[in-house]
Amino acid sequence: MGIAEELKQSHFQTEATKAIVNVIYTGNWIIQRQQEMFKPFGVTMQQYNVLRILKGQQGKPMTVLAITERMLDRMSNASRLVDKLVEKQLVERRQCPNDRRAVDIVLLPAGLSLLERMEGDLKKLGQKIEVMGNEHLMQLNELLDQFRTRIS
Amino acid sequence: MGIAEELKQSHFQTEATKAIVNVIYTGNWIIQRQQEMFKPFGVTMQQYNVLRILKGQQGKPMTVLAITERMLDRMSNASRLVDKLVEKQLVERRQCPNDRRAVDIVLLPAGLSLLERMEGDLKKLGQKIEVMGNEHLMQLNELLDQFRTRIS
DNA sequence: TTGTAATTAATGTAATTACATTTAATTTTA
DNA sequence: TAAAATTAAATGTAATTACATTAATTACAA
Repeated sequence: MGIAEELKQSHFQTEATKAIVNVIYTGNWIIQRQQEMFKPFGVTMQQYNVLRILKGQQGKPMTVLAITERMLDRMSNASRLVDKLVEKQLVERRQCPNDRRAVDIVLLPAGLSLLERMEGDLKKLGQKIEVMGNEHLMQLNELLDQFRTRIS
Repeated sequence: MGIAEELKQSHFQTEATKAIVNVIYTGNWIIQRQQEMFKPFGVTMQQYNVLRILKGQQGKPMTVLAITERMLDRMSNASRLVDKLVEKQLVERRQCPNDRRAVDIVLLPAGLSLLERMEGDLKKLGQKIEVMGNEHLMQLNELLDQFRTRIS
């Protein structure tokens, strides 16, 4: 279904405004699919993202600031996300040796194992989109990058 | 800047996962630009959207449910958004004549005039993207529609 | 050195969101 | 018709987000 029918809107003034609305709507849309998927695992999407970022470091600790720079949504306070993950014993806070202002966060084995358990479901989601074909996906990525570049 | 550099990530497993991340990131990204733009006018993006939906009805009232169906983010409780807009005297609640459960919402002249004052800034945002070219924008819209269709 | 600025993370808070429940009215159906 | 089911909107609440501020440490400049 096209974005116009989805929003029961007859038309858009320009293709550009349609694109803006479409990007926002599709973003919200996929976020909600992901949230649903994450729910049974007891983590929110933001919390999952912090875990995934930490996994990307292959066991090396990261400061809260470094995590923030890699987050999809930078407004959502890495410090408090880490709180939640510490509560769930998925990560650990450590004193950063070379800078006492900073705090190192490390992924615990429980966190890694949770990520692995989630991987299956996430792969399924990815596979559904792969049907679009690699060429189309590359085009989409290219156009989204352009979209941001034009505005900033 | 491509999505990988933006997130300081060296690579993505597949083009599909990259696309998922890119859609979410670009959605958040444009939302933040819009929020900034809306701030001087004293309304949030969600509140603005309700106003815009009402304007689309050309003066005709709409029930809260009808508004919800057209919202970009359906989770954000049209009832409370309307509360805020009533407080700001931009819209009015009315008893719906044919169904006393429903509540009609009408755009007040103050609401319409606010929309008109915002239009200039929004047009500027649209124009920046128009530089991409209509063909590319149509492609982007087409690909985003496909993206949603594949998953649902 | 010493005072000032900048950086890092945490915290306070008001507003918003997510989700469940409630209330009132309408529709269905037995 | 009367009872049950459904629908529309509002409300309660816990969690999250947005935004500002604070506290501690480090960097820098006079």
